Amino acid sequence: MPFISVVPAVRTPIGVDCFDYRIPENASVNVGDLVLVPFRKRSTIALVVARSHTSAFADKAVEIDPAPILSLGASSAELLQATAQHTFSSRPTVFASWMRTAPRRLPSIPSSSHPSSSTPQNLTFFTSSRIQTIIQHASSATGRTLILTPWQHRAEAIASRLEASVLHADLADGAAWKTWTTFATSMSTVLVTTRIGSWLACLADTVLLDEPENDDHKQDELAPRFDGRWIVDASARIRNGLSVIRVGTTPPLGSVLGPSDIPSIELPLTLEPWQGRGRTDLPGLSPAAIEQLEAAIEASHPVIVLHPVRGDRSRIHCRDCGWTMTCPSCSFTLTAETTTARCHRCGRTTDLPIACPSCGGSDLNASRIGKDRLASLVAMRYGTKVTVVDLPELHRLRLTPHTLVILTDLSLIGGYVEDIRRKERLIISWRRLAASVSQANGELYVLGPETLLSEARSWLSAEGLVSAWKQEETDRASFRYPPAHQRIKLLIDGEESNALAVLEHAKTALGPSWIIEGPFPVAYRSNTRIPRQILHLLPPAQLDEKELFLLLEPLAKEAIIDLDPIAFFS
DNA sequence: AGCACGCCGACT
DNA sequence: GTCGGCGTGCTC
Repeated sequence: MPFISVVPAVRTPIGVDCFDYRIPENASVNVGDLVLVPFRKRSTIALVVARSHTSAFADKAVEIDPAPILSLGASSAELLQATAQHTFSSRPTVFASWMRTAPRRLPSIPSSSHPSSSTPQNLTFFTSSRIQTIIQHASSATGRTLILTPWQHRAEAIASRLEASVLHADLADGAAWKTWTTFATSMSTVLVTTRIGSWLACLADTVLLDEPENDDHKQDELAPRFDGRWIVDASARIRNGLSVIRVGTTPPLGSVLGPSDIPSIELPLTLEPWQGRGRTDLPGLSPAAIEQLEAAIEASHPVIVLHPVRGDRSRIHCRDCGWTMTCPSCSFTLTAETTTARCHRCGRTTDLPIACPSCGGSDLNASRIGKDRLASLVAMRYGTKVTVVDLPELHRLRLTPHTLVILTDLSLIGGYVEDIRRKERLIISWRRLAASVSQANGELYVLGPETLLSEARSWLSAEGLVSAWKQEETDRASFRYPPAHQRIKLLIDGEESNALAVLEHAKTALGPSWIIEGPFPVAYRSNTRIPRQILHLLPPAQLDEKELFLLLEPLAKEAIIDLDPIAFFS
C-alpha cells in the first residue's frame, strides 16, 4: 500500500515538516491536493507534498482514503517548501498561515484543469498614475489575475473600481475561505489581496504588484515573517507560466534603472522654508500658506492640510521645567489626545495630568500642535472647506480634482523610521504624495526645514532621484548596509548574555569570513515584554538560499532569523 | 473519588 | 508549536 506525505495546517517547531499516511493503491491523490487527515484527536486540513511506496513512519502511518477537497497544484508544494526555507520556519507553520482557519464543514469544490498562459511577461515599470495602470492591466488580462497591494484600504479601493473580490486579514474566516477557493477554481477572475493572500501567486496567471517599493508588503511582526514581494518572485521562479507586472512610483534603492525608466512627477509646487516665516494664529501654517489656502477657497477648490503630528499635541511637555510625560509601560514619549495620553509604541493610554508632576506648573501645552487641535482651530475659521488630516487619514483619502494640499512639515512624512533608512523612506513617501496630488490635477504647498526643501524638488525628477539614490548607495556601502551588502538580522529574546551565547555559536558555525555585529539591545520594549537583542550577520559573498539555510538552520532554534530585514535595530 | 495544575514527550 | 497523557497534590 502506498503512502502520502502531507503538511498539516498546524504550527510545529522547525524540523517537524511532514506526516505520512497509508492510502489505498488506487486512491486518486496527487501532490498539491488539499485533503483532510486525522491528526491527534481531530482532523486537519493538509497539503499533499509527496507520494511514495515506502515511509520511515510505516509503523505509525494511519490508513485513510482521502477525498481531495481541491487541487492547488504541484507548484504550491514547491512554494511552501521555498517559503519555509526562506523564513526559517517549518512547512506546517507556513501552511497554517496560508489556511488561517478553515471552516468546520468543508464543501467539496470541483477542481478544474487549468491551462497556463504560453507567453509569460516579466515587467517592471514606474509611473505616477499607478492605480490607473494597474486597473488597465487587470481589465485586459485573461485567466486568473491576482493584484497584490500593501494596504487593506487600497485593496478595497482597487477592488471596488474593478468590481473584483478582496482578500485581507479583516475578512471573516468563512468569507476568506470562500474568496480564495473561488479564485483558485475559476478560469477567469480578478482577486485583490494584501500580503495575506500573496501565496495565491502560485495559482495565478498574472500577478500585478502595486508599489514594489513599499515595505508594508512585508509581515515584520509575527512568525513566519514573510514578504509578499518575495513570494511573488519565488512563485515566478517555480511556475514559468506566471506573468508578473510590477507597478510602482519610485524604483527601490538598489534597482538597476536608467532615468528614462523613472517618471518625473510634475505639478504646481510651492516650497517654503520655515526660516523667517511669520507667525499666524493657525500654528503650523505660515502667512503665505494661509494666503494660498484662502485663494483656493475663493476659487472653490478643496483644501487639505496634511499635518503629520497625531493627536492633540505632539508631546506632553511642561513649559516651565521641561518635563516630558513618558509611557509608564515602555518609556516612549506620549501623545496627547483630548482627555487621554496615548503611547504610539505599545498602545497604552493614561489620564492626562492637569499639572506638571515635576514642578507643579500648569502649562503643559508647550509642544507642537497636533492634528486634532489644528483641525478644530481650522474648523472654527473655515468650517468644512478645509480638511486637516494626518498621514494614515491621507492614505485613506481619494483626492478630488484640483485639491490644494498643504503639508506643514516635509520631514515628518516618512513615518517612524530608524536613521539608516530615513531619507530613503522620506523620498518614497514624498514622491507618492506628489504623484497622487499630480493625478488629481491638484496643487502642493510644502513647509519644512530649508535643508530638506532645497532637495525636495529634485527628488521628483528622474535625474534628481537617480543622483539621490547614488548618494544613498555610496553611504550604505561605506557602512556595509543593504543594498550594498547583505545583512541578516538575528533576534534573540532575553538579556545580553543570551545574545553573547548565540554570537559564539554563530562564530563557530560560520567561520572567520563572516562579519558579525552586535549584540544591540532593542531600544523600546514595553514592561510586559522581555528584553530582546539583535545580531547582524554579514556573509562574505552573496549565497543562495540553500547554502544560507544549511549554514543558519542550527541558529534558528535560538534566534529568529530574518534574511531581508526592513528595520535593523527593532 | 474528583479535580486542578504542571511537566514532558509525541504528533504520521 | 501545541496537545494530551499522566503524575502530584489538594479538596470534598
